[in-house]
Amino acid sequence: MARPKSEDKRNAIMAAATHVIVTHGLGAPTALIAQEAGVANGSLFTYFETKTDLFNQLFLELKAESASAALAGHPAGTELREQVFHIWSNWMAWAVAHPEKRRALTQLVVSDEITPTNRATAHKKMAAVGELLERIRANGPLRNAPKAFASEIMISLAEATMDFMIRDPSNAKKHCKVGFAALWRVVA
Amino acid sequence: MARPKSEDKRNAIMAAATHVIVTHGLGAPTALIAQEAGVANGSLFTYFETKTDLFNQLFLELKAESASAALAGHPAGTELREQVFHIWSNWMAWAVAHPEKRRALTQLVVSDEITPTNRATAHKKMAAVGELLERIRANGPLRNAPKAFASEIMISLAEATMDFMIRDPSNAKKHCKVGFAALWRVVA
Amino acid sequence: MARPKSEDKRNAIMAAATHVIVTHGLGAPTALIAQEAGVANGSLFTYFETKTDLFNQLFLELKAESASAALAGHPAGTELREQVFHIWSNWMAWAVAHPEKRRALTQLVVSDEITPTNRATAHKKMAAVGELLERIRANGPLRNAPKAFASEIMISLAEATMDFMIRDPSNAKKHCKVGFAALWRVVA
Amino acid sequence: MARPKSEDKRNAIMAAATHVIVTHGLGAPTALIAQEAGVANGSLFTYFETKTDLFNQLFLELKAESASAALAGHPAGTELREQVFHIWSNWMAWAVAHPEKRRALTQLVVSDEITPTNRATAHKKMAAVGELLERIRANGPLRNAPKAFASEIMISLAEATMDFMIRDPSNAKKHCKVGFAALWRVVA
DNA sequence: CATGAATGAGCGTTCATTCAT
DNA sequence: GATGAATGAACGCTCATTCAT
Repeated sequence: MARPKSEDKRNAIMAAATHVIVTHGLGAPTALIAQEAGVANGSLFTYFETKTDLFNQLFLELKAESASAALAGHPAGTELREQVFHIWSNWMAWAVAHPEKRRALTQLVVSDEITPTNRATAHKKMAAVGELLERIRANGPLRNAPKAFASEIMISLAEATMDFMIRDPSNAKKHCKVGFAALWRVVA
Repeated sequence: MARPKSEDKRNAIMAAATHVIVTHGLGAPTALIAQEAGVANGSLFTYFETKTDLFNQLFLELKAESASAALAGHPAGTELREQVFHIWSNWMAWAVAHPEKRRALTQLVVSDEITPTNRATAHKKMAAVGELLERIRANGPLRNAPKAFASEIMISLAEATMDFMIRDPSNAKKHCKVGFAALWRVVA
Repeated sequence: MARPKSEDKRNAIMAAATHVIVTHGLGAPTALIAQEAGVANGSLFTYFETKTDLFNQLFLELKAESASAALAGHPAGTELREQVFHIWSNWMAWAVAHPEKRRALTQLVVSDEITPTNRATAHKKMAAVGELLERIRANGPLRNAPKAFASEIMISLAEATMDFMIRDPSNAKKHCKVGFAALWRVVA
Repeated sequence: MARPKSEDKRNAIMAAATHVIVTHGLGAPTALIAQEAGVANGSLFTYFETKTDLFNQLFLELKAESASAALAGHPAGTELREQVFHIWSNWMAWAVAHPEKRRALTQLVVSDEITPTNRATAHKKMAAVGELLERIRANGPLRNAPKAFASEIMISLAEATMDFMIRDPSNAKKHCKVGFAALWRVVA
């Protein structure tokens, strides 16, 4: 069970869960997820111990995916502002390219089924961003605010920006820049 | 009219729902809400046609309450920045004073049971704030951004600020100011 | 309680019950019956102890009414065949004139809520018919059949005849005669 | 196909429903039917989508069974009267042998849960009898009556006869003959 | 391991009846 | 007596999870 036969099937379930969460909410029956994944009802439970477990793993995976997308091709060593903008752009691009994943993630984040441990784990994937941001915060107008403030604000602004990019894709690039400028004004 | 529907009882159910949503999520049994409200199982349904109806009314009521708290004692005619800060402070104060209401509201906002109509109705309660903010946005760095951007950002920043105020109440006032300053840097 | 204030109200409930049984079946809520009768929910229970009681009384009343209609203007002393035909015609006329009452009665008859005692009581209202029929049976082809056979058959044929009269009212009179002729062939 | 749906279980539920309908009426809880069938509460719904569905299928099955019993060993080609008597006897025999099925059927027939489509389907199973009877009616005293009259009367008389046969089994054969003679007098 | 039937606790809602007004 | 809110047992049905095949 540590290594179930088919990684494909696991992925299919994850993908189906993503879609079903978006279309039916977190209360959707596991049977529907299984169906959408093309596996039997009970098979879902050979890959995930419980529904909660599935949701937690999905949460982790989506968080990891978005983090890795955000950090891809990171131009270490360049100016801070450029580094952060690079991350920001990547992140926005991922959200626009995978709107379902983003929406599922939004639901999962507010769910009370996701364990604190997993929230923390997910948080760590973004550690690099956090450190970067922290260096900026410490020298900017938020220097007296709590450490986590800057990153929480970044997430908030990012969510708002994503919404507008997805809602109005033809101006996505523009919104992306405007959002980033706003962020920079807040933290730097 | 024998034994009129009791406003008290309705309020008790609303309050119980608020608390139960926070402790058990939106999936909590109506029976639990009724119990917590001190009424019989079935009585809940003399006050609210369905569970969804209860949630929609609660959403509306909490939104209205928070809006009215935010707008209380509004210093019309003073400088814009002061006006907005007044609202911001009121809003933060309400959130800190009623953390359960705020958390329930957070859950309700993301629920797919709240009708678009009710979302719109709730939105209108905040119209005054929206107009104020719009006047600021139109002359600030977001002047080319979509109209709704400023208010969405305000909400995001507010949520982040509230979190920190509730988490660290002894510095609540400071966080409130820092959050507002951040907002002002973004929009003005 | 032996003599409730308003005979009118009692009648209204009876009438409403008749209508509601036809439109919603025996499972219809008492609240609906009360509403249709223009009385309050709980008032129904000052006139009838229970729903079952209401149904039993309605059963009795409808049976009595149909019996009294059937026996109205009975030409005692005339030829047997004429006497029976008179009853038969009256009965058919009542059914055609009060299709709702008849349909409600049909439902009540098969209900397991009607007590055997009340069934017997209702039966007695038709005693005169029974005796008449018995005199005919004893001398006809059913002379060796059980006593109740003739009357049960009469009821069966009557039901079938009524159906056709109501379904095809323009030929009601014809069907009435055909049905009676059939009855006469069976028993006499 | 792991553990295929068991025909046995389906039959057990059908049989239990038959029994429970007789003892508790159509309003009987599905839980009771399941219990009596020796299956879990929820299993009933893997075999039948809804309670109404169960009742419709039971109706169809009982009708089919009684029709097939009535038509078994049909002596086609012999005299009409003999053919009809054969059917009549078979039908009575089935009713006497399966009194519960017959009583359940009586309840189902009057239920407003049985769909018109299913009523029609059931009707077709008896089509052969209908045609036979029609040939008789067209040349007998009912020749001017509506087509359906003869079969409706046959059903009525059959019901009455069955009642007497079941109530007084020692004379069942005699009652059967008397009933048939009555039918024949009516239609032929 | 895959399958899907089996399980039964649990849920939202209804409704006959009671009772405060 | 009339009213209609209050009550809570009951019901049909769902669904996460288990387990026979």
